[in-house]
Amino acid sequence: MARRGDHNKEELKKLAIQAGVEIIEQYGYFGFSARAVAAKMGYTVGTLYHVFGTLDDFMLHINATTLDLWYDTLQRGLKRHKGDAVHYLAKSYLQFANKHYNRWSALFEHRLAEGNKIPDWYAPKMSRFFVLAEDALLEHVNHDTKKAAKMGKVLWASIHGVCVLALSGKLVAVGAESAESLVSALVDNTLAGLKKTSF
Amino acid sequence: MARRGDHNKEELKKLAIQAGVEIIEQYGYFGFSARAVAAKMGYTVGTLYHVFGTLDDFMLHINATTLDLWYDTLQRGLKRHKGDAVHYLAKSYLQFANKHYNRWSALFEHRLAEGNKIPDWYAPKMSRFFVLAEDALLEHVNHDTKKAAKMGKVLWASIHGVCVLALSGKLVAVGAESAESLVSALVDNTLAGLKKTSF
DNA sequence: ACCTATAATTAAACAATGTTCAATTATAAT
DNA sequence: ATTATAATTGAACATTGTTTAATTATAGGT
Repeated sequence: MARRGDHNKEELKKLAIQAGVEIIEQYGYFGFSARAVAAKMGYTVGTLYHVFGTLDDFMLHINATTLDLWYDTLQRGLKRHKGDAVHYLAKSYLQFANKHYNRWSALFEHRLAEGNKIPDWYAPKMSRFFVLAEDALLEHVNHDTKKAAKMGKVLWASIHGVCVLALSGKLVAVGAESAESLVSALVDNTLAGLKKTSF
Repeated sequence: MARRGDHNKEELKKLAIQAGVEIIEQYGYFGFSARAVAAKMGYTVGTLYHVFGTLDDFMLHINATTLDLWYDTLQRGLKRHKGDAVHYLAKSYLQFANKHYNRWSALFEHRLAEGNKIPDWYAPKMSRFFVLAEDALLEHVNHDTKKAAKMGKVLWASIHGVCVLALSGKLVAVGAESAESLVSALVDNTLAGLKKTSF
């Protein structure tokens, strides 16, 4: 029962998400709009609303693919990597943010419309990143899982804060420090602190 | 040459900024719009554009008053405070973000329209916060100003990252940690790291 | 093969946004 | 009093997210 027999609802979702991702890759979050995506996929905005209930829901699905790509990249890299996992994690954060800058910043530039809440299926897609940080920290805190849990959140949030401010030019413009050197200093000092207080 | 003899351009600016601040305090950044502010001050959106060139410029002036209030609060507090300045700075960040949550989050929810750049007069209103962190760190790095400059940025950005994620519920929802305990852990470990590597 | 029910798809409309600008109106200077 | 000047308005414009009635193609039954 599908007109133009082209795509069923599931294919349409994928098609829309793909179109949305490409628009954001090309023009950044600024270029994103219901009509822009609809035009790119050869449909009308009505179809978009037929498939996704709201534009926020649609955008969350787009961001979810970015989070998945990001998470897989981090996890795969961590597996094959020799050396300290924390340093690698931090470097890898920055690397991804640089390589996929438009997609990465869309994760944070998108704001839910008033009253809308982050849905249950989306929340764990963000929170699993903390777990990566926790695991990477384990050997630095004598496998104290309680401490790793807390410091994992602190570490990830700190890396996030440095990257957000640095990549938006609010940190680097001031002095001569590069984002890399700031992230590196953050990790070095965090691990030094853990070594000091753990033994 | 002012109709209604009520306000000259400078008074009008103050009036508009005050109205904008009140709207953001009441309804958050969601409630902010040119027409909403104009209505509150008893004028029309045309007047708003006559006084400020663009809505971004207007919003930056609103955020500037928040930054000024914030900076003064921090500085005044630091002066009268006995004890470690770094701990106080971090606690004070969180305190301000909680007390003036709507104004604080408007600082980061507002995005410049495409092509618009942060003006020269606004940039230092943000960067001076790093200097506060630098100064607070000085005694922890044997007055190594180079190191203080770098770690000051790292520290401030880290506090920012933790607060942003924690206050938006992306950190605290996961575990049972409060924002306070996370910020506290961040500061403790940062200082421990500095102590370890500085001596 | 035709009819019909069903569901996808469209096109047009809506309200709200930022922004512009010609028209209006009050004041200052002459 | 007249006129020039500048503030203020109100209406318009384009663009947004969103809704919905109308259209259109297909599936299933006869």
